[in-house]
Amino acid sequence: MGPTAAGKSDLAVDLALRLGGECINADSMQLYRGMDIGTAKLDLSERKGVPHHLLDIWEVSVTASVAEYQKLVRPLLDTIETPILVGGSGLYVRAALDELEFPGTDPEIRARLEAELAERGPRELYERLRVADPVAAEAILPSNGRRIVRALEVIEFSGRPFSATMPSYEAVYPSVQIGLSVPRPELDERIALRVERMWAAGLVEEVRSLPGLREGFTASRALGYAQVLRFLDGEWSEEQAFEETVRATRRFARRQESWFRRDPRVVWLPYDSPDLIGLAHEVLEGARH
RNA sequence: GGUCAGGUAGCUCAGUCGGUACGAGCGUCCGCCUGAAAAGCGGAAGGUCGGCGGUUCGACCCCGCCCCUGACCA
Repeated sequence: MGPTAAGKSDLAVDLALRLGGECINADSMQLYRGMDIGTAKLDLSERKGVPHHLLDIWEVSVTASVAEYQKLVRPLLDTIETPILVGGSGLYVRAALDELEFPGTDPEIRARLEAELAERGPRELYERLRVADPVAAEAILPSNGRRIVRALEVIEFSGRPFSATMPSYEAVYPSVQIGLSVPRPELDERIALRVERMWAAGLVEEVRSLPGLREGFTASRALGYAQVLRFLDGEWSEEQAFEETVRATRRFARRQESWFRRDPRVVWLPYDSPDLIGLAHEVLEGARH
């Protein structure tokens, strides 16, 4: 794990080769078929023959879902001899490895609450949450419409309170977690370079030729894709879309860092260690004893 | 050389017809995160208001000189 552009995918492949393992994607956007350039998905040659799972399994038009992802990863973790989970979606990683139960969903209730949120704003819904579930309300900020809606949804169809705080780190699957760390200035530079390469590789074309992307609730908001769509709609210049993508990606990387930083289990390795695989291997060996 | 506009937070700019800078967006730093998580939300740190002098009880806002930037004129 680690921020974007740290080199996670490559290290995973190298480790898989070393250990005879298989890679499992834990990156929410790489699950989408057709989103290749903008998600920096490894192409076949870069995978060096290592089997990769959970790539290209969702249509761009479908809404992503952690709970769905959890149902898909767990069987893989159960059956693959040496699974190597790689990705930057913190919640997905936890959904895969840790004790995390998603209480379900009800599309109708959800739709109704979303509509109310759009119409009247979060404050009113928050007041309702305070009455229905004071504990959850305590943990959710009154301005966070998204979380308020979800909490109310769960409470309404389950009749039970909503767990608004993340549980402590209780692993369902024993694992060794390796994080790649990159000093900020270098990370920012790498991100800019990566976005430049994406543009050069034809990100704009990829977006233009992805039918259904606009309808995709999740996919249309992916980094790079959202910005290119605004360019294609004439709202932004291409230059602007590019700059915004870099900016947004940096912000995202910062969120990733703060998410993974909390997890005391993560062992951090400098992304540019001369013998990164060796170091990672040592961490694994060390964990065995 | 002259005229005009402008010099306020790291950046772009608001603002006070003289009485402690109300600032905003972006950036930076930090935190939260249970079915959109590449999403969503919050907090904090940053300013000798170009320089010097004057007027005034008091100036970032008034006056003078100087410096810098831009446009225009010559």
